[in-house]
Amino acid sequence: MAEITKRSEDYSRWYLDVIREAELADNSPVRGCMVIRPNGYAIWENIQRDLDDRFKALGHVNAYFPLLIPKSFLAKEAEHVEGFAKECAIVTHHRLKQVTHPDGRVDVVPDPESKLEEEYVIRPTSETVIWDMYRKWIQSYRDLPLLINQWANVMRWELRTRMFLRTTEFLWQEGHTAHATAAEGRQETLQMLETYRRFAEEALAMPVVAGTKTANERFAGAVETYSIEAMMQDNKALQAATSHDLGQNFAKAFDVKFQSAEGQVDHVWATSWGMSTRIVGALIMTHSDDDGLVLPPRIARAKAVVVPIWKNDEEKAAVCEAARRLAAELRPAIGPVHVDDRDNLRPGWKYSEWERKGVPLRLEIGPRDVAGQTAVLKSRHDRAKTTVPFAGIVAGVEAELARIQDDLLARARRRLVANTCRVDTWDDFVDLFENRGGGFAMCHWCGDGHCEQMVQDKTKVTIRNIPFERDETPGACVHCGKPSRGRVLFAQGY
RNA sequence: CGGGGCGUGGCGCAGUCCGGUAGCGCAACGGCUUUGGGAGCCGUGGGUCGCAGGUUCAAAUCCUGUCGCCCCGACCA
Repeated sequence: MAEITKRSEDYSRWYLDVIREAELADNSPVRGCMVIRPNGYAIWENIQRDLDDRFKALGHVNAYFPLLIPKSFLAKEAEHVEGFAKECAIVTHHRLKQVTHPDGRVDVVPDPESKLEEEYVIRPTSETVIWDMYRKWIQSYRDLPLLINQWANVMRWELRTRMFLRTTEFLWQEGHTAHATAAEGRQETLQMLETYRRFAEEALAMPVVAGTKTANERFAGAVETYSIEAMMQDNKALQAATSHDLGQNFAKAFDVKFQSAEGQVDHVWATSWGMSTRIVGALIMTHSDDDGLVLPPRIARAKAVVVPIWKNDEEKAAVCEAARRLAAELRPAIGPVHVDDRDNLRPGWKYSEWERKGVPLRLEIGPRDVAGQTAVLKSRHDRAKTTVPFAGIVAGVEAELARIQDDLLARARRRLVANTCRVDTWDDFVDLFENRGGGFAMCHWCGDGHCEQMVQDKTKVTIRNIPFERDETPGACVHCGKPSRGRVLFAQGY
């Protein structure tokens, strides 16, 4: 089997090695697309389940809108079309025709006679179809708020792709809500960002910085965009989720009006918010190490793996029996537990395999353990090894999984804090990103988009967001020196 | 679109400069011994060398063309 490149050698290769070795995904025959393998999809399923519960608890319901969007819809909101036009896939025909080349080769081509009257765009996002439907569904304030989410695939024809982080097709959830007032819309936008923030910390053990995007980085068609930004192990920032206050832009573009209790007619107020399979990439880069994938127990498919150890058939029967009984006892309390009783592999091989694949906890049971009624516990993330008696093992394993979950968050948070600093001069700023490995730089900024763009052109560093919790002591812009009302988060981004 | 790299059994690669019987490791299969941190030995099966032309007695190797993939840039909700 191929080795995993060390993070210190080549971070980007390490990332791809981990994905390959943990069997999370594979390249597809279609350039830019990826196949999500069972191990990778299991992570996404756990993310879906957890997030979906949170959405439902807040009153949202799921629906499904079509993949194909009439081309004309995209044009209805001016900024929106500008943002997405460059990366849309277009469906132009509805039939193939078999042709035989002169050399006898059989091929299929689009049948010219099946050319569509109106071409369709494969959704890069669903605002337009959804708002076209909302026009029909919303009449009065009694229809509001309308709180719909959908789990779907979308397609954006990116030039340069990377597994999970940026693929031509990806999976996500997109929430689309309609409200009677601007304040309600804004409240919803912030509530969903907070939902993402808590999910990231509680389930993914991923600390994030929540804040407002600058005008340059705003979603096409939004009044305000918010994001949570996580720090990867190479000190780059990754936008883990966004939520958008769309104001009345889409309601106006699609003519969605409602009658208030007082009888007035007004356009509704909209929001949208999303988290995508990109988060799986963030998860990999937050916790994993040179030996492979590391996953927080909350999101791992198998919470633990039991490896029985034996020398002969007699011992094999005894340890496998004990292993299965143990797994059966654990499952109701902690969820999926895998028993690896393959007889063609030695224990050492199994250990390294499950370590590569990121199973949080390993239990070893050998003849000595059976004799002493104990099991050896080994945690993936810090290699901590303990011996626990069978009696009370459920509580012991539960406690260890809780410790792992907490430890991963604490570890990631220490890294975030350690690599976040204040930078007040341009020389320092350049030095930080060119010579000292970068990080999150909290700097003063004048608020001018041109100034922001110049920083990006010079250094590839962007303003990730304007943190909600920020130092608002006035100062001077780190780039141009003009007055600033507070610090913003600068970093290199994914 | 620019720069770099790569297409050779299932996977990873050598062989290409300098043309001459397609090899190695892992995996697979069979057998025996093994099993508390990546097992050992013996045996077996499996490859139109990305594709198309050309040069040659002879092409994985040289020439021309072409397709594809990966990485780095440019671009980017």
